[in-house]
Amino acid sequence: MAGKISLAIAAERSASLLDGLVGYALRRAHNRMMADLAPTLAPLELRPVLFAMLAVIRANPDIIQMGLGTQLGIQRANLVPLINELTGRNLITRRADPRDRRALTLHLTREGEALLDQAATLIAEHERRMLARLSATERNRLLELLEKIAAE
Amino acid sequence: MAGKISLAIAAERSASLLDGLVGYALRRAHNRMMADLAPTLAPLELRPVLFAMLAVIRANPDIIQMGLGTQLGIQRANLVPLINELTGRNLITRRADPRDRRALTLHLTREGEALLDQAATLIAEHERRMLARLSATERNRLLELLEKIAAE
DNA sequence: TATTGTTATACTCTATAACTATA
DNA sequence: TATAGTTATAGAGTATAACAATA
Repeated sequence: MAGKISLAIAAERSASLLDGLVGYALRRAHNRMMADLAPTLAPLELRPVLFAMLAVIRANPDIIQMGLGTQLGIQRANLVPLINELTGRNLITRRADPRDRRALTLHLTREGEALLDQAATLIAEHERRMLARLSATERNRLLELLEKIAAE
Repeated sequence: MAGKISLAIAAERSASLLDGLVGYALRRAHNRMMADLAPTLAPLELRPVLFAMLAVIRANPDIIQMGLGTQLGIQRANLVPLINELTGRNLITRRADPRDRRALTLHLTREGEALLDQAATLIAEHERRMLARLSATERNRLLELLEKIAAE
């Protein structure tokens, strides 16, 4: 039997304490998605975090840096070089907030809009690839279950 | 209505391109689990990766470093200091592999066994906490769906 | 007093290249 | 030639503290 032969040849992997853990399954699924996402966005010279920033900025006109950081779980100190990267590439602009002179509002440029649209297309294909084994129903079910975990 | 008031007060968060993405939901769920896992293991002075290593070593007697690295997705170069950490704390031992003198087999010490058992108890509680919103059926369903993504 | 953006800094994780000893 | 373990090193990502300007 082929099964027996490959079992003997393959590095045997016994069940461990990790096998029943949702946290471990989550880590492996997340790793596999991320391993495909980075190369997916590479042609646009975008990293996943930059895509996420562009998506949130477009969806939230006049959002300030603190708000962006809060939504994405990025601390304001770590956000600064990322914002600089996007402004340096003319993908977003910063404007003084007229109602709070400490704050800067963020906006996509036309180039930012165009790049985000391209990225969205690539990511849609990426999700189709990675979730090919799941039906549309399973995909929605998975989203619901993950939201239950992620919810505060 | 309370809903309307809190909607006005809360930082408004509009739906973005991220909202329908399984990859993004995966990231948030993973982050939330990890944020709880590290403090869970801290009393034992164990990080998640060290727990995973102990679990795999116990489940796979005579496993060598390369095999451990492959199973956990850790490159052999990065595994070295982790192995040193566990041996330095007398949680595992290294033995020359009689069939391949390049390789070192890994084994739990009694202290390693005992610590792994304690960690397993803490992690079981951690999973119960984080998955409180899910029924047993949902939890199993989630595991299945995640495996479909993580599978090669 | 508290908050926004900023700088500096440190620590963890991860990735690559090169070495040694064995196979 | 290829592989197991090791060393050195560089790049991300993430965390904290402190400062100036403003609230």
